[in-house]
Amino acid sequence: MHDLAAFQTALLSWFGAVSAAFPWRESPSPYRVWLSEMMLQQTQVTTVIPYFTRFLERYPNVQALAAAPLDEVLKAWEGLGYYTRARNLHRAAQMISTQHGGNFPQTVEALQTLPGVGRYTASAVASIAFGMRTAALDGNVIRVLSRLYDVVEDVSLPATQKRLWGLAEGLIKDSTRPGDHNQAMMELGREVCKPRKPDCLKCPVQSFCQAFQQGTQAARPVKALKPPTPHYHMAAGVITNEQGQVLIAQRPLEGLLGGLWEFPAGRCEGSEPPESCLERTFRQRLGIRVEELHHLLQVKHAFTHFRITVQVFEGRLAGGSLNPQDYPACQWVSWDQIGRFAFGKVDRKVIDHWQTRGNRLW
DNA sequence: AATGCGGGGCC
DNA sequence: GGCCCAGCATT
Repeated sequence: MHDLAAFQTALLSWFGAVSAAFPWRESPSPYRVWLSEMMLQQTQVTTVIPYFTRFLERYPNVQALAAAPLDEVLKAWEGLGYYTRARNLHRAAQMISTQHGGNFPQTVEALQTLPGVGRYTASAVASIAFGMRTAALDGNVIRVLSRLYDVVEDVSLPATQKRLWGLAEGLIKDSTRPGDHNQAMMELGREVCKPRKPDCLKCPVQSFCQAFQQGTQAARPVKALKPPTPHYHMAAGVITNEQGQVLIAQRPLEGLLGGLWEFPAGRCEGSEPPESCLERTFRQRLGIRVEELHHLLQVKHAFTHFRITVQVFEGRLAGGSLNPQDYPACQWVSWDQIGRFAFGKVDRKVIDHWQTRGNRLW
């Protein structure tokens, strides 16, 4: 950077003019900044805002969050995705309450000892809440830097990441407003230096941008191609017992949708028909037989690494004794109690469909 | 160094 | 349908 002070001035004056009023920017206490940063990991601002507001009403401080049952925190997180974040959030709140006397760790290194807090989140909290001069490198900033310095290397490579962290630290050097600097860099990436069709003509730091000078901005950042995502077929069952209760099961605490509840489901093997898949799933994983299966609806859903089409059936308990194998827990619940459990997107669609349509069985 | 982990918005 | 997103933890 040939004139660092001029770059910082241009960036901050632009930020001062356009910065939006996000809820976490009002009285940025460590708790509020940390909570917002945890939610904002891999998640867009507009998605986070309603969750952040609700969370803050329910858990106004770190002690309130630490004292809450995990199931309740997961329910508040329902729909936000990457549910390990919610578990880490809860664990970190308990660590802060019991081990740190209710105060947040005060350095980047100490912040990183909290579960779910890596280098980015630690630096964001330290700079925004504590005014410390430390760079925050996220997906937006990576894109901005890859254009500012016309980085030709694949930005997903560890060596390139290391270089990008160094470039980010270089830009924040001697800054008097590091929190605003980091937020300005991210906002620039979100609003101007966008993934597709960057608005270089309204960019406050256009004159500093090597990619703009070379005309290569559309080709930055350079990323490796991802392998195609597989498509799986599944079957899920809404099974009712004699009391009109429905069977739900809790997914393993580790892994995909960890700790969330679902209508028991299994993957169809080969060209296995969904009804057979469902009978097999309930027999093998829950120890029960099901009967009178009727197709209810089809749900499609895309995860990061694969996509699924789920055939959802309703049916009745026919016999056997409930004995969950892969599921840590399962339970018969009445429909008016089902809202207390946290589900993933697919099962929320099933519940919505069932409740709009009405229950045919009774 | 590579992989797994959600869901929404955009094109 | 693919890409992207205020990344982190695990192996």
